[in-house]
Amino acid sequence: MNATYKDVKSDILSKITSGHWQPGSLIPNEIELAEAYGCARATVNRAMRELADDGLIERRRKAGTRVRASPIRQARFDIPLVRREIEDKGAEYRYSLASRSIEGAPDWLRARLQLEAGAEALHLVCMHYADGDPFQHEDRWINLGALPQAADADFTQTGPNEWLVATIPFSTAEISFSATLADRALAEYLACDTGAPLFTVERATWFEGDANTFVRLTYRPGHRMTTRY
Amino acid sequence: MNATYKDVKSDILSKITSGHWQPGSLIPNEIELAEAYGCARATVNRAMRELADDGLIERRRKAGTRVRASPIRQARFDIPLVRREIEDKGAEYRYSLASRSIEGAPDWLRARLQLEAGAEALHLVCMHYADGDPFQHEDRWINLGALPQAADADFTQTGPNEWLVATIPFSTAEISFSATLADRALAEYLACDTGAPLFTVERATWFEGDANTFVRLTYRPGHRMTTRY
DNA sequence: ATTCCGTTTATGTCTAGACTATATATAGGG
DNA sequence: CCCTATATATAGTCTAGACATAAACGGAAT
Repeated sequence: MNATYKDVKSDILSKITSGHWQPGSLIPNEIELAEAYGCARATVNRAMRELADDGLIERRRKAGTRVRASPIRQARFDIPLVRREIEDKGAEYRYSLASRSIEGAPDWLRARLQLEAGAEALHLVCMHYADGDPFQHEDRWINLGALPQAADADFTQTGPNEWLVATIPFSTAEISFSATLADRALAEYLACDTGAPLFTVERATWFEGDANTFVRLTYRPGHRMTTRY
Repeated sequence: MNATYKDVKSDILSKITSGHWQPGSLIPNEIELAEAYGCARATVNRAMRELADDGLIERRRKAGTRVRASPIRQARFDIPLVRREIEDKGAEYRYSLASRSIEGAPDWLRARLQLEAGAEALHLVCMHYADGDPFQHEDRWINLGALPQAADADFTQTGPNEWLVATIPFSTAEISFSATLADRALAEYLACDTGAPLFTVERATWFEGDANTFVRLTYRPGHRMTTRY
């Protein structure tokens, strides 16, 4: 009696995982469950809403709530700043700026960020080290049309990511993971063989409709991105 | 007046993104906001709770609510069944089983899944095609200690993933992304050059404490996993 | 100063009840 | 038989008020 929403949630969850409520089947409505658990309907509602957010059940007005036939498996990854990623491993973080230039945005970048012809961008190449060993190579483009003050920022001591986080409070982003091959330049930066397979994260971010940056982060060989759910 | 929780949420969000409420700063408490928006405290609470879940604000009893100094950037990926992934692209899905055998679990697998010495596993190698072209290579191990009925299942027509989803209602999982090199065998399966960089997803799943399967999914060259947030 | 303990305050949760929105089912009309 | 209104079941949300809980604060005893 007097169950909390967490009680209700975990009880429903166990009914699903144990197979007591089969995938695809309809589960009792909120009023019945509230009576069964001896709590208010709002409490059951919160429990079920969270289960729906987690992808375990599917809810539709009038149609009721069903156990998902194939639960949506979704993984959540935290994308930390490299500095934190390295320091959380207990390693010492070091940063260095390899090159800096202002260029007209190349075609592929203009396409990717929907920039106008003739847009100027600040192009930075940086390295992040863990205990002195190469950890991540950063190839960054900052749209000077949206962020002209980037041209005056000093990126020799701290990375552009930290500057951006401090400058832009929040933004929407598109992120994508892939595998690339180490070319001569990358191999040298990351102290690995040419031809090594490298894990790559690309991220483009927008702030209030304007693209402000695109970055390609390439990790040292063997890097894994892991999560549990 | 009479704002909904979505109104409140988006208004708070815009105050943050516009920089009106600076990162690290304290924002008004629920009672004040409820008065300001002309709604109940529970409504403000829900809006703020969701923003906290999204990693934008940080809440502590008594201390109040602050805009996160560096918003936790988290990406959410849906991990669909390959069949859906392919069909959602509008391509025709085809499956084939390349090999099937029952083996003692090798050491690396025992370590990864915490299996006892002498554990037996069903080892399957499968291919998934999109419009006839190789799309994904699947190297799967099923723990026969936990799932003995897998030995009798027919995997010639449908993939083990679909069988597992139907057999095990829900499970916890560890998932990890990395980049690997195509060896001779993989190159042949995926019709690519040896030495090509390939995007790889590994997933181990447990059901009620027992490991039940480990799978390595290797995508055709050039594959990207993308999301927005 | 340092430790401990009560007070205060903001968030966290619950309740009973009401109203809304939406998808389904059903009955009626062409 | 099909299309369209209408009824109805269910989830979605809001409210006012209450109590619970964690954490910060301040003062008292050490």
